[in-house]
Amino acid sequence: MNNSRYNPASVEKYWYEKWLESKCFQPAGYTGVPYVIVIPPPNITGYLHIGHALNNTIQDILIRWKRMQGFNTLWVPGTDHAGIATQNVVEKELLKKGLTREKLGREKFLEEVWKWREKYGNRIIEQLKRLGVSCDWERVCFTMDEKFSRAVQTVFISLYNKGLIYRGTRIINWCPRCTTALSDEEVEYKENNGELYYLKYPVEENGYIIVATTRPETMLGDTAVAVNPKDERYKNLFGKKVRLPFVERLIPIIFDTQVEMEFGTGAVKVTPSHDPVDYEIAKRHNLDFVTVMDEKGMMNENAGIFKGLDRFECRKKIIEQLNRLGLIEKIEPYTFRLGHCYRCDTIIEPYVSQQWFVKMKQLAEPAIKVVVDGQLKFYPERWTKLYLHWLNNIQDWCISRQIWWGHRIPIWYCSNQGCPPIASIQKPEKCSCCNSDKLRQDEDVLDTWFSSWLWPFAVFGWPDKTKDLEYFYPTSTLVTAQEILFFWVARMVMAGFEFTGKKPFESVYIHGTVRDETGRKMSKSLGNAIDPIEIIDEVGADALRFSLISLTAFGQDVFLPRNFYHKGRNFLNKIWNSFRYIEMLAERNNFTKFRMDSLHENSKEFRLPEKWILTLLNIKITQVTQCLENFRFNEAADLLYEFFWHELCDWYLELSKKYKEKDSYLISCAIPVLVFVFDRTIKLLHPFIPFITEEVHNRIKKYMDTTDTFVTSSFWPEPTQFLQFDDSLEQMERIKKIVVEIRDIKACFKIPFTSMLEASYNGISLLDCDDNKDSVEFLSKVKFQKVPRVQINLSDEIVRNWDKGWFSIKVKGVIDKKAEIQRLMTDKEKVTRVYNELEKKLANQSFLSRAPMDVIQKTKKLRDELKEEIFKIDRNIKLLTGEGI
RNA sequence: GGGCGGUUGGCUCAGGGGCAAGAGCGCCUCCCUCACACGGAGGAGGCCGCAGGUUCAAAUCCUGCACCGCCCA
Repeated sequence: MNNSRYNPASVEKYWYEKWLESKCFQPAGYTGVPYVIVIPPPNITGYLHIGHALNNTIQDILIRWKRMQGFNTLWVPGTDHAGIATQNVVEKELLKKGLTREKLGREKFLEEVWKWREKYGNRIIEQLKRLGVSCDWERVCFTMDEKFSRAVQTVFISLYNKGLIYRGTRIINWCPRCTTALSDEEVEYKENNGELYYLKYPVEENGYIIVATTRPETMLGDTAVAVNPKDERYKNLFGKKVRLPFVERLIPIIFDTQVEMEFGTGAVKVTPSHDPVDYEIAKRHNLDFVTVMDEKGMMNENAGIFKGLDRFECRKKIIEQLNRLGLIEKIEPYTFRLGHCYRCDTIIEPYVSQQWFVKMKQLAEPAIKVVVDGQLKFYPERWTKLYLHWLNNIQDWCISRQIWWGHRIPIWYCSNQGCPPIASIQKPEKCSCCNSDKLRQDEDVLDTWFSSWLWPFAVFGWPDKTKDLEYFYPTSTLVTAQEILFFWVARMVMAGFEFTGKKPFESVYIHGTVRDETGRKMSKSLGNAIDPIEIIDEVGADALRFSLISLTAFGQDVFLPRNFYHKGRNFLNKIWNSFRYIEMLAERNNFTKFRMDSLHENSKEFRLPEKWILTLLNIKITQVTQCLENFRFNEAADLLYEFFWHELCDWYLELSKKYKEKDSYLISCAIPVLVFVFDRTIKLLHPFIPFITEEVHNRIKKYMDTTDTFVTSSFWPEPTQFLQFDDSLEQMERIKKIVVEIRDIKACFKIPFTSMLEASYNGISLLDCDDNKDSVEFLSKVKFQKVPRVQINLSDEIVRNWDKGWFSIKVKGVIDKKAEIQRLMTDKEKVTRVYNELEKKLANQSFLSRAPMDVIQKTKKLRDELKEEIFKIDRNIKLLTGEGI
């Protein structure tokens, strides 16, 4: 069996079960400093999509990182009952059986919904587990749980008693398909290529007035024609009336400053019951309200001969009829924005009805203040502006929904019309006013967001004063997408202050939206969605997580190419195989284990590579930690990727291959350092790729003196002072540089990298140190001999000036001198260009007087290096042209 | 109409005053070297959207413009 490929499936399954068994994801009582996240609860109807994957991976990175840092961490999971969406799904299911909710009745229908939720409501939770997220599953919460319902009702009653909730007749956004009211936030506006119809309305006595409209079918509900009082064109029509076609109603021509003179003809029809602007005009002018549609968007009895038609069907018919009557002036193509239901995409109908509202102004105040004062921060910061703008212009919130699935409004009406409504969680025994026991509950349920906004404290048992609430609330960080900033985030802040007196979280990280490679939002209906579960099946959750994080910059939208997950997959394979190598190396050398104190002791003997990789590790630990503190996840991931692959594996691990078996330095120093650096890096990687790091850590820990049982419950690395050797960085870079140069020469002469070549040198100090020379020789596959310069034979040797001396490689076969010279010339040209720029800069008096010292120093140093390089290239060319050294 | 984001190698994106401009994928050359071909070594490829300005110094800051995307009217 070939185990050179990492096989994630069994590993991921195994460790997730272990973690759960060991209760790794649960907080340790109520001591220590808590770090708490509440999940943005996904809909119970939902499937895990790539956006969830990103959102939850980020949360998991934070929580695992903080857990390793020693915080008492808690990540509360849960789901949202998603009133409209769930009701839609269940109704669709019922329809297959020929049933409707009306046929079933409210009670039976709700039973069906609960049955559905029992069956499918945990689907997304199970999918989240496959992502590897470390939620405390024993605290999983649902917005329709009995306890949660109590919180919702308590809140309603509290706001009602304070006068912050009221019932009123308003024009609201109505979805004729879902047959319910929606809040302003639940309407999505989209560009629509429609028509602008110019209709001729007969003016009483004589002539016409032409009005422009996008919705001719609503003319049946017109109760006025309005023009701007400043509009000279219509001055003479003051006090006149218009006879409305079809319904033959006489309606006044009114003057209102809100009418835009530039729109259409400057005259507009006023349909108070079907347009929010007209609604306002009508209230100012005391106009009649005529509703011409029913709750399903069908024309009603006020529509006369059009009764029973669908609103769009009616539009066609009306245009036909108007045409026949010669009442259409013209029809122009017209682009405008149309509201759509965010749940079912149906075009919204502005509709006058009685609804419940929350007065928001007062609630918004502390939510504004906390952000203005910098007590609650958004990352990236730019979202604060948007947040504040919305709160500063906040409108009352329509919270009643004419559906059945949800929290029923805890208001009771007495059969006796004169009695005031009673707010109560339980059904009151009798009316407090007339003592009647004939009480009936409000039919409506509450907006789903009216429960979600309580999420950060309701999950801890509020309104009860629980220990959880006291210890874990306020939470630490909220991680969410920009789409629900208003829906959810802003409202949670308001609810937090109103009901607990505290902000619900310290900071909000808003990540970007995942889009496909053409920039479209991913969605099932577009068919462009990438299914994360499919990717997990194929390459594992770690690969998905790592790829996703690496590709997602701080708060930036991400466009995913189809094969985006290869980056993570390949990286995991690299990790897996480097582990296999280390294990093999240890076994082959009968390596048992090392202790930290012996590492400390042996550090006096460390050679350059050990010093270098340890120093680099210290630097990376600091950098990665800093990135995480600033929510710079992709930078942290890329930093680790680069370090692990291109420093640790490409150089340090390669160097470990130079030792003979049982070499004493290998056993006392090189292997311990390799194991140490590998394991520390694995720890740093754990929040990003939890499964493979757990697997590999557990396999490698036998070579260390450790008490860790899991990485996930181990510690977050910190820089080790006694393993820091600052000089080693530059020295190692010099070794790498000469190695690359030799490899380059080999590649240019098409000499297989593995073939060992003879080489000589003089005057290169780093090669005078045996260990460094061994390293260079091993990595570039040449054998060096220190010789006096006389021995160079130009016909089969490539010579390079280097450092204060030179080296030469004996190549097999004939050297193509011309090509080699050409290469050097190109090189020289490039270097000279840069050199000249620097010279110019350094000749500039104002640069020297104004630039900071270190910049000048750096520039000078670089200039000198380039000068040296040019000099050497020149001499190398001369060597080839036979002009001697 | 207002606000926000984007425009950097063929593709997806990093970098947000001082880099000889980076990564992954793709491409070219060589290599199945006993950890890894989901790999190794080397390489080609970019006047950092356009025009001005600030600065000793601009991909990076400012102004204007163009195009793309999102949000709010």
